[in-house]
Amino acid sequence: MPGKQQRRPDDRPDEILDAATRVFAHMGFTAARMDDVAAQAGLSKGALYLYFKSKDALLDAVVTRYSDTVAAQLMDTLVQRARTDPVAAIEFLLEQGIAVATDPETTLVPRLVMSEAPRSPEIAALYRTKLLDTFEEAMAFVLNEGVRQGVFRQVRAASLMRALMGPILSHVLLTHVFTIPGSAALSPQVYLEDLKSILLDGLHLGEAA
Amino acid sequence: MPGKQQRRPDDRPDEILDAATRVFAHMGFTAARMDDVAAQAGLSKGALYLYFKSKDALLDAVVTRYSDTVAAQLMDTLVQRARTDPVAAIEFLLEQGIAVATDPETTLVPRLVMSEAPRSPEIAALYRTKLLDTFEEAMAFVLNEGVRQGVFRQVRAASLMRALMGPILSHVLLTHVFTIPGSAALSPQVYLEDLKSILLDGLHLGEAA
DNA sequence: TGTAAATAACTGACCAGTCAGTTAGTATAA
DNA sequence: TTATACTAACTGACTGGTCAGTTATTTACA
Repeated sequence: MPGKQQRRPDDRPDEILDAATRVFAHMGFTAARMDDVAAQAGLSKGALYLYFKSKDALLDAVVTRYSDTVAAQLMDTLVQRARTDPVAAIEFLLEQGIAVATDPETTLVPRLVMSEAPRSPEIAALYRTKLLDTFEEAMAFVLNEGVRQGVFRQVRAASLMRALMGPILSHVLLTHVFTIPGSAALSPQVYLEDLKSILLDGLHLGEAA
Repeated sequence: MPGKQQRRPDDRPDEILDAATRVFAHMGFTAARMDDVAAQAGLSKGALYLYFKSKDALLDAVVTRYSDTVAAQLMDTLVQRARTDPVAAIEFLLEQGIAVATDPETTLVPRLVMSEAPRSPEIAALYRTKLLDTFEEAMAFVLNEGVRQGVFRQVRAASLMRALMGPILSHVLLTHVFTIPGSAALSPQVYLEDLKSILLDGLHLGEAA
């Protein structure tokens, strides 16, 4: 019944991390069993311990792989755009964030981290230093460019980060966690439009287009 | 060593819920033991089962008590304010949200729900229907008043809810979950000021004060 | 004294981590 | 080429400990 066993030591670590990401995010780290991860990865439980020395180490590796990848990718493009057009950089960030929110798979790790961080200072610190701090730096850069080029008002980077991340975070939560099966979801296009308008021009009735 | 045992059946349920809230939020629902909850409530484990029929039922009760209380309280004041001054209602909401974010105890249940909802559709639905839906209704009311009185532009209530809740949510997370012990926190006053300015007047350099 | 409230010892299911044994793949040599 | 010896990947049964829920017993108080 189980496919013939194979020996593919090079592919295993990533496959195990993929499996662990799904299983941990789905069932929660504590409730997830190593047998579940093994089954998902098409491996026996014992083999898991050839590649990762404990369940905790596996969680660590999942978060590290994700954080490093995303931090490198997203931040590069963000800084690059900000140099020529800070407004476009902000809009790009919102577009990406909302696009990502549409795909459940992509939000697996952030949701897992939000679940586990409260009881694991180690995971919280990992995510903070590897991803959030980098993100705040990038926001500071975009903001400074905008102010320098005369298109943004002066606010603190930490505030801007929260004001931008937050609405995307709440959208992810309402879309993937607090969804009621029957209810109509807020369309990404519509939300993006509203969000750009609120964040860039404000809620006040003004003279902007 | 243990204080003399007492029989106070009227006070127990609330005391147990208080204890469970703290313990669940701190350790996570799955990892928390019923013995921990009992100890925190100053009771034996067996006694817990006189008041709640299972661990799940206890979690349910924790979330229900919180949601009902907050939904009733906050929404009343919000709707009342919006009638006379919609801008003040929004500012009040942000002030309250940020004030609450300062006190770890008050954010215990929302953080617990965020942790458990991904793996418990039941809890997610409870929180959604008892609290989030009510909140969205209140936002729709505030918004309509603002538009009617000519102080707000027209956006969707669902979008506004996400744009307001989100920045508070991210502030709570960065303050209580992803804090690095040594690092300087963003002061509530400063953040509130920035946030009002971004959400009401927009990030764009405009003609507003 | 009677009974509801509370306790603490107990049970059974569950699971992380281990390890003795099995199998796939590779090197050696006839 | 094919038999033989060897190594490293992999398996799954097992163990020690944990914990939700139960129950026999004790305690508080009307």
